[in-house]
Parts: sequence; structure tokens; C-alpha cells
Amino acid sequence: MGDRGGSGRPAARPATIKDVAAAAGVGIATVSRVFSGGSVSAATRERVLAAAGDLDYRPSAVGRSLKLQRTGGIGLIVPDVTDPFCADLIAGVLECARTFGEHVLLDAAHGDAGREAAIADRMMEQRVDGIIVVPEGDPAAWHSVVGAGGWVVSVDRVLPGPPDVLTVLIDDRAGVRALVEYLVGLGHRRIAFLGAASPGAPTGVREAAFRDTLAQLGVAVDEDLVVAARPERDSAYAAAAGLLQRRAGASAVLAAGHLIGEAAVLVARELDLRVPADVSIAMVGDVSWAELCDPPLTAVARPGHDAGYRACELLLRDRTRARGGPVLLPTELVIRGSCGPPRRA
Amino acid sequence: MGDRGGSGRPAARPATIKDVAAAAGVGIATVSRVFSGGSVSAATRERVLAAAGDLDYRPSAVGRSLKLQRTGGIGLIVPDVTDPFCADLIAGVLECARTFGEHVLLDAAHGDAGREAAIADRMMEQRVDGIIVVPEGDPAAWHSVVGAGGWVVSVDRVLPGPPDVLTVLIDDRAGVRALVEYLVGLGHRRIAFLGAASPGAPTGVREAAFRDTLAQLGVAVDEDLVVAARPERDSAYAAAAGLLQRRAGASAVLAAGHLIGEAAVLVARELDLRVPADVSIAMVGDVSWAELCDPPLTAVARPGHDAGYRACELLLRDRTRARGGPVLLPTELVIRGSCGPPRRA
DNA sequence: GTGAAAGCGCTAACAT
DNA sequence: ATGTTAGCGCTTTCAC
Repeated sequence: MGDRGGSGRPAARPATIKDVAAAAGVGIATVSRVFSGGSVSAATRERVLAAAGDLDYRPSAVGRSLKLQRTGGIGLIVPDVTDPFCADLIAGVLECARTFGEHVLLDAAHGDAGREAAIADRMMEQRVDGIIVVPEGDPAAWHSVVGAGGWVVSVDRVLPGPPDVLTVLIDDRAGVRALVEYLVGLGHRRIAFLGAASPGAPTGVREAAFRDTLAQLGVAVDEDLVVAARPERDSAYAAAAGLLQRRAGASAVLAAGHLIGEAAVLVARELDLRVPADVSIAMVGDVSWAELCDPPLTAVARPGHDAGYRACELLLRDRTRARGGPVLLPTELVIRGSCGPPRRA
Repeated sequence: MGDRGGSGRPAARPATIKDVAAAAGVGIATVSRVFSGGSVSAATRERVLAAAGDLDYRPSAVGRSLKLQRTGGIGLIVPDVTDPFCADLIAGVLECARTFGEHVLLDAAHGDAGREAAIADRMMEQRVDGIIVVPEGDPAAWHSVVGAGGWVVSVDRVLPGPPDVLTVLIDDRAGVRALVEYLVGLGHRRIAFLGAASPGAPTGVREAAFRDTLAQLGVAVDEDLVVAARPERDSAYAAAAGLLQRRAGASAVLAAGHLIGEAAVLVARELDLRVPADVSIAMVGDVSWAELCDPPLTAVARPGHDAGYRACELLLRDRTRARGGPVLLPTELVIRGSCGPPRRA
């Protein structure tokens, strides 16, 4: 029965276990038992519950955490919550955390190493049970978190250094390979690589996979066709425009991330290039608009939700096991209409 | 100097204020002062800091929260983190929370009233300083949270009942009105309304605004052209297909949300309707793909980031003020290429 | 400037 | 089955 005055509220500070005990005429231990599942006689339990109801009592997780030395919270740090991959990741973590009865502290580092470290610090002070992170900052900072007794799982990035950090990876190597093979199979020999990507997308392994696969297939890489951009919209756009404008003779473009893929699509349209007649376009990261643009974009789907789920599982269930290298999650090549045979020269 | 054994770690439990005090040869009060900014002689501070560094000491937020009766955390509950509007909202809350030095507990309710209430409960037990929510569940549950002494701000929904919940709204009414006026100005008289929407998009006020504006403009509403779908992809698709297939003679389609807008675009393409030659399409919610599809979609942009930021500000700064009705945020009509004059019959 | 001690809300060991 | 008590890590009076 909260007293809700007219304006400026009473801010009645919440009832404590003591209040309930007094109201029910029992000891505080009994109240505790009622709420944490000890054995209490039915009659007493009834009285306690009634009193608790009257007082609007909610056990304080703060008190409990202090006693138990464990908060039941996990930290999640992503580069950018509005990135579709990150959003999927978050959803996965949330879903898994729920099954373990844990809650999630979220923050975004936006590629700022200092901020990332500060967030981690704060989460450690909050005594989270572990941290899941898509790290973009200083690897040393993360090893030191582990050194301080923390548990961390790195998603979509491998942290150089001692293998004290659990890791969940997405098999971009295989994804890019499949895509390149598909393109080459279509007849393409001059394939451009637009590097750099969305947050959550280290371009290094993708470029390496691009080069390796081409080499394996006996196709030469034209360095003029390998371009890099920073993971911002305008940089991506500039890079794509630079490549497509000079018409270096690419018959296909592989965009290493959805941001740069978006740029490629936009630039192609602006240049009145028909897709895939004039140029084929494909990208890594199967975001929702891939199906919406015209023609729909062929893309390598990356399982962000699974990655988040597995990372959380790793943290909460498989800690001891975890020795045994990174978890590697498969990608899927989603073929749509944006790639076709190259135009006959 | 954390002892990192070979496998299965020591799990050295973190140093406490006592450990530091002992190591530095001072009282715990002094250590506390060093870390919470009390007055301490430079020499002592030095010693304490050194000891703390050795022990890898981090003040426990749990201990502090218990003492201070305030955790510095705020709860955020959205329908679905992967929805672009929700993602923007989250980003806004995160940004504002940072400036106040607060952290954020996130969870998703997925339209499940029971889950929403359970999440709120848990957050209250965590003793968050307040909760920001895009409520889809039982309004009574939220009023009772307030009754229990909690602070809640509702975003993008108005909760019926006593005005004890702070509110941040987006002016969809004006947004839809602008869009309808634009369409009518183009010459359209038979405008279809595809209702239901993404999470974070109550369709009611949009439909009302649609009808009102049309009435004001002296244009009759054909009930056959007003269709509703549930906020899932297939339901949206079915609704759009139903409408467009029977060719009820709509010259323009107003999709009330991005999910149903997506469906409209897809269906139009499938039916080989040219946009905007055969049919104009516009939607509420300016998601990133609007610019990517062909032609780019005219849309009403909804300021999710701002909404989140303002909600957080309201919670953290303006509590007392807050009397004075909901905060209302403006939308913006973003005109692209998907709408044109109706085809001459 | 610094230390001793109380107490925040809770759980668990121990006593009854 | 239930009550008493200690103590989790911290801040903050109150003495000195």
C-alpha cells in the first residue's frame, strides 16, 4: 500500500527483511528461508508472504550479492549496438543469460580503446560474473582483466597473447572462400576486394582468405583492385567510389562488410552500373536490406545470434572445459541475384 | 601479481579494502577516502595507491551500493534489440547514461507481458535507480512498479492510468499527417494504410492520424484499403500481398512500420509493380535500407536515439520537473524516390 | 589527517 | 522448524 502523495513523492525507501520479519512476527532467517527456498512450515510461510505482500517487499539483490559474493550479472561490451551484427549478438547473449537466470550489463565502446578499458573496469567493480566482448581496444587490457580474476570471452576477434581468454569466432575464412569460389565459378577473373567493414568485422582474415582462395584457384590478384576503408559510412563510400569510378576493370566486387557493401550498391547505382550485368556485387554480412535492394544481394551470413548465445554458454557453463581452442561458428553463403557471369570483354 | 596456474584457475578472490589497509598499514577508512575522494595526506595516499596496485584492488560496487543505498544502474527494457528503432533507443540511453556515470541493465521482453513484468521485478530487486521501458505488457504492472517506489519512464507508448509514469513520445501523429498531406499533394486519392508495425510502433495513433488527415483534406477513406497485420514478418507479408494482389485500386501505400514497409516493397516487386509509376510506397520508420532499395523509399524518420537520450535524462535529472506531460519528439519526413503522382486512370 | 566502529540487507552456520 | 549471530565490503560519523 504505497503512499502516493500528490506531487514530489515520498520515495518510501523499500522494505527490508527486518521489516518483514517484524511484521510477520518471525526472525529474519525465516524470511530469508521463505524467499531463498529453505524449509519453512506452511503456516509461517503464509504469514511471511502476507507481510511481505503488505510491505511490497522485494529481497535486495545488493544485500544478497554481497553475502554470496556473486552478482548473477554478466557484462557485454560491443562496438556499436546499432550495428546489425552486434544487435544479433546482444539478442543471443540475452537469450542465453535468461536461461541461466543472469542479467546483462550492456555498454558500447565505439572503437575507443580507452573507453573499452574503462567500461571493463567498471564492470569488474560491479563484480559481474564474466564479460563478453567484441574487443577493439588493447589486448593487454583484457589479459589483465583475466589476471585480476575475471572471466572474459572474446567474440569475433582473437586476442593475441596468452590463451587465457575464451574465444568464439565466426568462420569468415570459409565464408569468403565459398564466396570467391562462387564468383570464380561464375567466370570472374578480375575480382575487387573492398576491405574494412562494420564493427564486428576484422578485415584481415577476410582479405587473407580472399587472396589465398584466388591463389589456390590460380587467379591473379590485381593490387589495384584491393582497397581498404575505415569502418565509417563516408570512408566506405569514398573507397567504393574510388574503385568503381576508375573502372579498373573489375567484373565483380567483394565487399568485406555490410557498410562497405552498402556503399558499393549506392555507388554502382549512381554510376548507372547494372547489377549484375555490368558488375557483380556480393558482401560479407547478411543484413536485412540485402534482400530488399534490387537486385537482392548475395551475401555471406554470419551467425551473430549464435555467437552471442555460445559466448554466454561458454562463460556460464563451460568454463572448465573451454580448454580446446576457440569455438568456430560456420557461415552460410546466401545466393541471391546480384552476381552473374562477367560481361564478355 | 595474480597467480596464474597451469589449468583450472586459482580464482583468487578479489582484494578487499581490508587487505589494502593492512598492506598499506593504515585504517580502512583511509583507503576508502583515497578511493572516494576524501582528504588524505599525499604521502599516505601514495602508500595506499601502491598497496592497491600490488593487490589489484578494485573497490566493490556491491559493498558501496549497499552502504549508499543506490546502485548507479538503470534498467532498460525493449521489445526487441534487433529492431532498428530499439537499437537506436538503446544507443541513446547508453550515451546519456555514460554522461551521468550510470550503467545500464538491458533486457528484451519480446511482446510477452509476463516476461516484461518478470524483468521489471528482477530489475527492481537489483535496485536500479530507475527503469526505461517500451512497454507492451500490462500497464497495471508498471503503475505498481511506481507504487513500489520505482521510477519509470515509458518510451513510445502512453500507459493508460494515473500519470505516475514519465513519458517520452514521438510525434507520429504529425509524421503521418505530413506524409498523407504529401501524398495527397501529389494527387493521390486512393491511399492504402498498412497497419501494425515494428516493435516500438503502436499502430493506433498512426491509423487515427491517417484517417483524420484524409478527412481534413476532404478525401474519403476506403475501408478496403485499410489493412492490419501483426508485427511479424510473415503476417506483414500476407497483409501486403493481400492488399496489393487484389488491386483494390490503391495508387499509394502508406506502411505504418518498417516491417510492413519491407513487405510492401517485396510484394510490389514480386507483382512487377513499378514504384512509383504503378504505385507509390512510403513508410513510417526511416531504417537504413530505405535508402538502399530501388527506388529509395520515402519515409518518416523517428528519432530513436533522441528518445533514448531524453528518457534517460528525464530519469536521471528531471525527476522533479517532469510534471508537465509527456516529452514529445518531432519526426521528419524524408522524401526520396518512391512516391510520385498517381497514374492517370 | 587518521582510526575505530556501526550499519547498509542479506545468508548460513549454529543453537535451540 | 525457527531464532541468533556473524560477516560479506563498503562509507561515514565520531574521537583523537
